[in-house]
Amino acid sequence: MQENDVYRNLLTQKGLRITDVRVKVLEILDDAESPMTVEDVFTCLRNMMIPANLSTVYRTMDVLLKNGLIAKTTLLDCNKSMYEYKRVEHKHHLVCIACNRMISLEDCPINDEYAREMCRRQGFELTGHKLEIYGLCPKCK
Amino acid sequence: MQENDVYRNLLTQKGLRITDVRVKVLEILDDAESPMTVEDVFTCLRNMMIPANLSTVYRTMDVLLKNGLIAKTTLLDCNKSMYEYKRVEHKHHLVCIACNRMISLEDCPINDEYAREMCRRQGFELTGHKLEIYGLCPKCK
DNA sequence: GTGCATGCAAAGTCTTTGCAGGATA
DNA sequence: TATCCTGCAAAGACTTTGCATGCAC
Repeated sequence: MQENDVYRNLLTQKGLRITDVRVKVLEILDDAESPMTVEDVFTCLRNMMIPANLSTVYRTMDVLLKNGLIAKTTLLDCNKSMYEYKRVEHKHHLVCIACNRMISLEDCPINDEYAREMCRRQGFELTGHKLEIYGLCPKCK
Repeated sequence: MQENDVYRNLLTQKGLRITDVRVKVLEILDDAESPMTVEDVFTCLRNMMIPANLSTVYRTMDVLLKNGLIAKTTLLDCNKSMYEYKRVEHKHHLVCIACNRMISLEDCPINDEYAREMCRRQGFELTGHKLEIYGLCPKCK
């Protein structure tokens, strides 16, 4: 149960109660290679014998998101929200325009100076950024 | 009617029929300073005395999008689709995380080499990219 | 005149909410 | 025990679709 403790601690640190659903959702998203939809997580929970209600999953995502434990993304050709475990401040993806497969990118080519300059010009206070690179994945080429 | 001719020509070039709604939607999006929701465009049409049905506006967006005349975006904290006139191949935005105000950016800090390299590693064929910079706008600071 | 575009209404999908019962601290 | 979490069902928001009518070419 060593890994579970990580998620339990995260929840405790944020002043959130520890429940099976929350711990498992964090675990699922942490293990995922790319962002997941609420439906994906819901199905995953079922398979792990933790049959949570769909609305509970939505509420869980909301709580984890508001507490900064996960991140939210939306794809161009898909109106669903996607969530992923928050490892770093921001995250970038490679997205297949045909099948919507997403691959997370580790690198970040955006230097803060550029973002800061854009914000300065418009009087914005910089908080973050998101980059998506689109293409056709090997299967869809 | 000189400007309208631009939109009429665009439609004709794509083999699409010219209708009041299509021409006006292109004009509205072209005049807009930032991406608009379907609802925004719908209201705008009403004000211009071209009372189209909401579903017609959705269908119009779809046709214009599929023919590459407009571009689609989705914001992080808003599940609505946003559309804008397609002036260039890709588009970047400054987004206020509080009020969702969007400002289009002209510059592009992403060099194709970076995007191409990321694609090469994963076997993707590059088609484009999207960058959003998040912050707090002057009114929301 | 033919084929595509539109209006209208209905349905579909994703997400949110109210309330009562149950679990956590 | 008090508070927060969950399940269930209903509603809400955004979007899509079927069909008959109307318009562009």
